[in-house]
Amino acid sequence: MEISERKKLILKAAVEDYIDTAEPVSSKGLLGRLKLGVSSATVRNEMSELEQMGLLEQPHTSAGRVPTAAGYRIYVNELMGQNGVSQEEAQVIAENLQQPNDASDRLVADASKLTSRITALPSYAMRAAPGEVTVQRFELVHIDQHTFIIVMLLSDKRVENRLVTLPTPIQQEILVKLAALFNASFTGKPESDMTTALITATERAAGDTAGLTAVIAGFVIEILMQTKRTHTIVSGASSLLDHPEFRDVEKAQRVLGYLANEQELRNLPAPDAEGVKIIIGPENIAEELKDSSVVVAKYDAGDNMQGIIGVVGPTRMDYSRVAARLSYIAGGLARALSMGIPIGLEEITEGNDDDGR
Amino acid sequence: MEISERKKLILKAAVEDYIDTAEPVSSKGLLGRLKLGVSSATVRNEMSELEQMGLLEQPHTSAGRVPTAAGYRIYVNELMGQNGVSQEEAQVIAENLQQPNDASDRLVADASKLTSRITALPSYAMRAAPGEVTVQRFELVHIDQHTFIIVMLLSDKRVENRLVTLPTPIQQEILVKLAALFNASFTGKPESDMTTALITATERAAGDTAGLTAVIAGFVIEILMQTKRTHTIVSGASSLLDHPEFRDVEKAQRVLGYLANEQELRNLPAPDAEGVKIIIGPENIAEELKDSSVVVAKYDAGDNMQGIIGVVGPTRMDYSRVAARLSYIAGGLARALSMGIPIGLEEITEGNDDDGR
DNA sequence: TTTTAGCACTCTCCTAACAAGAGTGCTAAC
DNA sequence: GTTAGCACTCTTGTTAGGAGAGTGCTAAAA
Repeated sequence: MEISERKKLILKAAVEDYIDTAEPVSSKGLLGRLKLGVSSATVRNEMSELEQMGLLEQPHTSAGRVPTAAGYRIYVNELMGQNGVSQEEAQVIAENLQQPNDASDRLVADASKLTSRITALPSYAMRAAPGEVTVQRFELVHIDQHTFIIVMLLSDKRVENRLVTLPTPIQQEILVKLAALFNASFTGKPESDMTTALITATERAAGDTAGLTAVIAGFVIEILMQTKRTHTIVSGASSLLDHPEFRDVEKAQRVLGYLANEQELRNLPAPDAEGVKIIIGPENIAEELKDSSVVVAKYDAGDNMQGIIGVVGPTRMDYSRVAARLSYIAGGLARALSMGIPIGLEEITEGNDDDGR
Repeated sequence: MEISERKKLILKAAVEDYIDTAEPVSSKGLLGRLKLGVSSATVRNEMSELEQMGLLEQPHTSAGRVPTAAGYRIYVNELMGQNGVSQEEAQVIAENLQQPNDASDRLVADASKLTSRITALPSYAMRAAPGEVTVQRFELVHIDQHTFIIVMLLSDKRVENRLVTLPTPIQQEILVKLAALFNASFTGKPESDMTTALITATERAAGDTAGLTAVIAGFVIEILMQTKRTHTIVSGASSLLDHPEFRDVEKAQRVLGYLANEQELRNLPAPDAEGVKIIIGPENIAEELKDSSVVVAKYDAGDNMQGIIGVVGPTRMDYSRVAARLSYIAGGLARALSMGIPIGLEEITEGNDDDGR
């Protein structure tokens, strides 16, 4: 069905008015926002037709009208303007994300917190399940007779470590030898390939009878397993209560309960490409989110460092604003993650790369 | 003022009834719980006196009575029984905390989650501000021409690392040299001692003109600064809404807002000794918690690894239950943190230590 | 054909009034 | 010191009525 230009204007105005006020919008109330030279009766007729088309609805007969999910969908797809990010906001985002040389997990957590703060909505972030993480490099750092550190550089550029204390004394030489052997036999192999056979073979090669090889291999496998566990972060959950649609505790509880469940969160849809995905109310598969909306962006920093960051909020949400901020933050996060450039490097790189900034 | 034995029994029964039902308790309702052979009128008289003593109060003239903060305090100090931890709960706690060789931050986070789940209350945990963290050991792991890893063993037994990528090529030999120099000049020194003078001295000793020393020193200082930032974790905030006293969104918002603020959380009192500290309603300094209670336990795993773990909930809270669980979890956490014993070590240590278990 | 003015109609929201119910406080008897 | 009995108080839920906001429809105007 075709929607006339005027209907579009009215729908747009209705959605935006509702976003601002959280109150059903009346035909008269829209007159101020619309600059059409028509009366409220005309607007009323148009709204009535928009209702028949399923884009607006009335909470009850004699109330104003409220956008339906379909109405929001058309607004999001066709009517909403591109919202930019203000100078000040860009500043805040830059300050929060451009702490270089922070551990990547912390950066993602910070980005999530920041998103929540800027959008005033609960935010979630998770690293994409890495295809298959392998070890790129091993190192064993000898500390003392009983203690050493396992350091592993993973294929997604994360560095993992464990401090190990053993009751039996360990010579530095055997650690050096073992590290070399591990680098030879385990690098590039996924956790599933680290079979007992491989471990005992390595053990034999090391001439190790005390089982040290097996112990370290155990650690390695465990660390790799842990990295598989896609870690999910939720920030600012309580900001949900600031929005009038969640004054109803039952409703808030449903959504907050959903957010507290990592398992569930992982089932949320992700944007296919670089863009931002918007899921409006009943479009959500999860029952708990049927009257909430989700806006989610993808970040991709190469080297397998990718993931999603999103917010959950009422269907009455300033989609344009939220989407713009989310996409901006996702971009900043990707940049922060991919640059390994440390503090004070400017002095060194001076004259090396000339894109300034 | 002296409280008669019977008054104590009645106060105890009243508190426990209120904890169970969340409803003001009536004189008649207590008859079932009390096995005294007296009538409701007698109980009524006693309750009236307990009210005059400020231990009970009436929401309004013709309602039952509710314990006051002072009433809870006496209950907590004198009347409440020692609550144990059930077999099954001990099992769950053990399973969740005895994943050895997990990174310590993750262990604390898991303990907080677990606490929230078991108490059905929001839980927070934080590492105590370490007196002054110093570096115990440096290592620089050469990866390729442009990349290396900084590994630092800190005085509180945490291991920190950073992956560094530089545009200028780096020889392995210079890294080895630098690591030795760093170990010589920086170990045991707090971040505040790492002055420019020290750094340039080291730089000169290394014969380093490219400023690599300064770059690494920059990282080291930043990592030490970050470790100072006592990290706070809050889990299960939304479970607050499950309790009837927080059906009032305003009230829930206040407490949740408080919990979301790391700064504030750090001002919460901590238990002096190993025990559990209970802060009841108005005893809280923070305005937002004036009608909530806090139960908090300390964990101490030696080597500067200590901190607190607590819950926040309604003043009507099963203090005995919560305190028992909290103290049990804190103990388990301390044990998990202090043992560096890895998986599968039993085979090696066999016959080495004989405390069985 | 489209727009507009006018007006009846509907529904919510607020308030007041009222009855029912729960629990106490007090008094007088045990 | 304890108890039965009863009046009193306060909450809670229900009902009724009036005000207000906004629509839907009709008939006239553009």
